[in-house]
Amino acid sequence: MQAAEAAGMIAAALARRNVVVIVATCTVEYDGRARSRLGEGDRVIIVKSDGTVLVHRPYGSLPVNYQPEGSAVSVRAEGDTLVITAVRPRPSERLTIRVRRIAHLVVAELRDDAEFELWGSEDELRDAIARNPELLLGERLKPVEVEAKLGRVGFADLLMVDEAGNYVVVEVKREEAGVDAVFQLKRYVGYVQRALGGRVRGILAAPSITRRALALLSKEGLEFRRIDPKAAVKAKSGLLGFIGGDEEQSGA
Amino acid sequence: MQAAEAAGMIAAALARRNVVVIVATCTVEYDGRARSRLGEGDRVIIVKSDGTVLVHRPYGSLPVNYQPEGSAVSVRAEGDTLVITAVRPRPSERLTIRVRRIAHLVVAELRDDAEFELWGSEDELRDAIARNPELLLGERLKPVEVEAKLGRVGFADLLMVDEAGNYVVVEVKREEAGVDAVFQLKRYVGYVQRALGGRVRGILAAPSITRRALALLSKEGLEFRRIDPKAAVKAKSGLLGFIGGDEEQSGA
DNA sequence: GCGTGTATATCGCCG
DNA sequence: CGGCGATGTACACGC
Repeated sequence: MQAAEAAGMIAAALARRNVVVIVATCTVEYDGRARSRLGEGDRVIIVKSDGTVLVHRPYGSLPVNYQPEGSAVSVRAEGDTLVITAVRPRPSERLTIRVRRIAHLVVAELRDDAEFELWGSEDELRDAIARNPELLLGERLKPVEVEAKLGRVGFADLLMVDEAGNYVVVEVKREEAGVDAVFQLKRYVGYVQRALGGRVRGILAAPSITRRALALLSKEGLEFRRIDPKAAVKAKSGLLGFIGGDEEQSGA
Repeated sequence: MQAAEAAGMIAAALARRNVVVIVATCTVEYDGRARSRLGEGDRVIIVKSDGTVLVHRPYGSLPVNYQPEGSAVSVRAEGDTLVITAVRPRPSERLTIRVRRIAHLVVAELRDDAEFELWGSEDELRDAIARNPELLLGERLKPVEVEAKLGRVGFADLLMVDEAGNYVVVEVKREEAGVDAVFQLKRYVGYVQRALGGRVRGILAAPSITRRALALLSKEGLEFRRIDPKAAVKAKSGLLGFIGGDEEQSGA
């Protein structure tokens, strides 16, 4: 296929808000936040009508080069070469794809209004703990605030009060907690101590914790509570079940 | 196209280590670290021979669902439906794509041995500073260690010694530094002070710094040095130029 | 494989 | 739009 003809097809497709998929031999250059150059090779190129451009090599899950949503995409022929450029102003960056040979050119109008549902995020885990601290933390705690702003230090996932009346800062991690999570919790506990006074406890709630993080946690007088994310989701489903939440299949 | 026929083509293509691109109406389910469900809609599906699977909606730069390199991909027909599953053991997770209608099916053998070159990463910036601290930090510093392991606290980008003989911890950010970078630097300086004693300085080297981070930095007695990433890259090119580095075009 | 940190991270939320 | 934290983050490197 002639480069000029391809350029016309692609421009028209994008104008109709269609998606373009190209399998082609190309080179790629990027200049912006950093700078990169990729020599000639065969790749899959996706251009979406929202300005997203992706260049995929035959291996790896991440695109080797890309330009996110909102880029201005233009297509032109330079002799036998098809040149696709995607530019965005802030941050100022430019992606240039030079296509020598097109193996496949697919234009498609995609209709996709389906909702994407995700369970098991950190937000869900946090809310589940707030609703049922006894089940998930093994202790009767009274929620004071979710995403409590702690001055310039940051946000505590949960601020609660224990049965003795002490403030308890809870830092939730959806996956294994590392040293960073401990430092984060330490900062928050320190802030609450200075701001509200009295004894302040810190709980790190996560499915697991690295050895180093646990050692550091103990040294700092902070506590770890093992959380099962599945249990948390179930706890939520259980609650919602009574007020009309969707029934979840519990299959293996 | 019949689902069974498509399944055969795809399986054969993957066996030949080809890449498969499908534009299709499908539903997607994921179960693993979290759990997700995506109703019926039109998407672009990429299956690479290394086990990478990507599902792209018509908008957005990230795949709505995916499975990274190393997944076991299997394809089968269930009546009129083509079912693609990608499973990996650790972490245990499974992606299931159910294809109702195939608009395009592309199989391609991609040859791509080109090198990907990237300039302006944080590693490059760090090494450039280590090689030329006077030019980039405006001060005569002697490098002691790159990526210096600081016990359980983490790694300092650079550990150096100033002309007065004080240790200097340098934290490098290739973009604007936020409060987190300051806390990180504070931790490192504290550790070096305890471990090696004496006065220990901390320098945050970045193109810019947020207002909050600067306030915190000053309060902690730490220092900020503005770094121009382009200058750092140039410093490197300059050095390499003499020993045979590639000539870079300086076009606008 | 675990632990740690970067990324042209991207994305969403909130002031 | 800046600032900040989460992500099914993925990925590379060191131990």
